[in-house]
Amino acid sequence: MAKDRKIDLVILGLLFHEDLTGYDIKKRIDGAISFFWKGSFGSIYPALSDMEKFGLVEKYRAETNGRREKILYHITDKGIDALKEWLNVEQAANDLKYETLLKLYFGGAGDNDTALKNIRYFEEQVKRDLAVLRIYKENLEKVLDQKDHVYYYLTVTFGIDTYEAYLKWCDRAGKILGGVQHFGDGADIRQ
Amino acid sequence: MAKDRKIDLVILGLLFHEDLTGYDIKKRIDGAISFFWKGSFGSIYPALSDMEKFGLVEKYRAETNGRREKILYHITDKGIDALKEWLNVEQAANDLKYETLLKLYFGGAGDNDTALKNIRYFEEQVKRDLAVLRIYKENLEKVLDQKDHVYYYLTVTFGIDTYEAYLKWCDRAGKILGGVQHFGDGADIRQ
DNA sequence: ATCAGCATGTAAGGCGTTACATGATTCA
DNA sequence: TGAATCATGTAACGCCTTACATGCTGAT
Repeated sequence: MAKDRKIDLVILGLLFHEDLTGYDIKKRIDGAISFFWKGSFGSIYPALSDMEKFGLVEKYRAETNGRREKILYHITDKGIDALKEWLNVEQAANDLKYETLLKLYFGGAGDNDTALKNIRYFEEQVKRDLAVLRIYKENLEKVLDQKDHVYYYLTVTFGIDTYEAYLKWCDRAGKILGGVQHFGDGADIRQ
Repeated sequence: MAKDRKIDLVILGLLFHEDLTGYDIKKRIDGAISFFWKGSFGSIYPALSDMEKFGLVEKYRAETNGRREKILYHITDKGIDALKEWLNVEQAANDLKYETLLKLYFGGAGDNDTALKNIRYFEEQVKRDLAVLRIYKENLEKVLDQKDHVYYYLTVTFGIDTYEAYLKWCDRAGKILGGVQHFGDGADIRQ
């Protein structure tokens, strides 16, 4: 398996539960996973191909009842071992790139309204995403008796908790920047 | 300027305030910015070189009082325009890769203790980072009368607010997964 | 004397995205 | 009939990291 290609682990994790096509994998990634990891066809298909060569997955053609042929992938024992080995490594790269914060940090190069506008835009995005996450949460709460669903539930609540924190921050940030604009000088914004 | 190379904007943002060497830029990025953006020498030096060709920055040699020569970069008017143009684009790519959540999502492939251990490792990291952010915050509160410091302050409070949300989540997640004895001591989330 | 930090770069290579290319099926 | 979705890939290219290469300066 490629040394640092995390998409491999995403695929193995998904295949651990069921056999899937490359297209299916893309759809799964675009669901709840997309809040903390992304993947494109251009990375999925080559990864599947490489992993087959390494013996981590096996491919087979689905029964075609007159329909178009699909290529399904199945995780091998070696693939399961690789997945578990990864889970057992404590080290995890949480790599965050917030362009919104970058723009805010350098906000002094523009005017106050621009910074406010960028926060509002971020806030709208977060609200939309939060609504989706809440629907995921509601659906998962109905099926929490199944073991894996607890893990899914926890990732969704992570998203909800952090997004709610984002919204509170947006509110306060908006007031602080609004205040600066209103009162001109450095009003005391200490908490 | 390269189409999607965000390091260019980080550099322009930093140069907007003062002339810096490539080495200085790296140090700045490794400070408060590193919580939401990263950069290596291998990306900084080529970016400076390219931007000079495009006329966004100008380089000059610092006065050498017998010391080793430094190459300082200065932002041009064209560079300032590029920076402002970027600030005025609402669209911002917030690209998050949480390997911790990926491991948790696929936790069903391992055992419960592994998932708990991974959350605990994440928690320790967050606590360390949070301590650093709180120091930044305290220092910024002393100098909030300067315009730019409000922007720095807001990015730091963003980090603190979300990290505090992370810790609360870690606590609840630990309890749900059954690690009460390990997580019961309570995260430090004083406000 | 040696080690950490200052300082500037290059090279190799990996990872990933976007766009392209193709074609079947399903539904309005 | 046309659009959306299903389905599988390849190609070009860009961004970035890691490691390498080099050498000075200041402190202990």
